Amino acid sequence: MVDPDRMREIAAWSRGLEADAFRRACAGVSERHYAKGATIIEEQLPFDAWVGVASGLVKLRSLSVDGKEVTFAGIHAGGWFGEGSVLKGEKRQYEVVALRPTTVALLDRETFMWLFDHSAAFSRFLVRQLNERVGFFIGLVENDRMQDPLSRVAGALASMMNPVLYPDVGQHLKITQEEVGQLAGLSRPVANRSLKQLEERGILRCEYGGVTVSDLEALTAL
DNA sequence: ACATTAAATTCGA
DNA sequence: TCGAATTTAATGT
Repeated sequence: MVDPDRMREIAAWSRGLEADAFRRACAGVSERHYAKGATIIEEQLPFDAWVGVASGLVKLRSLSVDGKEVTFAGIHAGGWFGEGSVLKGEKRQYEVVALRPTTVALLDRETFMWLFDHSAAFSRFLVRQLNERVGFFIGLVENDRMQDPLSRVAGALASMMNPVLYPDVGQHLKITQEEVGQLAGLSRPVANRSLKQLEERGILRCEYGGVTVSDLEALTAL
């Protein structure tokens, strides 16, 4: 249970809900806090909730075919994920780890399904998000072939700037170069070099504790 | 790995 | 509560 103002703050999708649906959504959400490095969800465990990042940053990682751990997504404040597992009622195919102190919001499966069945606004939002997800995974497969750090960094940043997945996202992203490295699977020095290259191309600006992206199109294209 | 700089925190008034 | 001093965090090389 979370109060309405807090709900609107942490879940952009709740703002357009019908009054009754919004009330139920608030009742079905709870928040939890995790320390840096904590595992929020273990792989293969059934975890019956849709997860939103209220503040902080998490990474999703799974085991690739050859047994290596691969981070395939970073989710920051405003992002909601795991709808696939909830819809299908299946086990998590990935592990979720906090990269910094993080507060997550959990929408229980029962409420999720009720909203899906009874709220047109919620369903529309979900379809939109799932469709965006498809695009994301297609991009992943293509990008994963490319091993160059520049593409990896660009991909990690672009996915976090996606305006559909992050309705409230602006041009600025609060993320350290260390965290960029962790998301892109690179050492911090390499992440630093890649970020500077992107800055030289005029795609973004590096700042203390974050980046400001001025050309999201170009970033996505990489 | 190290030097530099920015930010957050502490502390004395 | 203000600002200087100190400590911690992030960056650049």
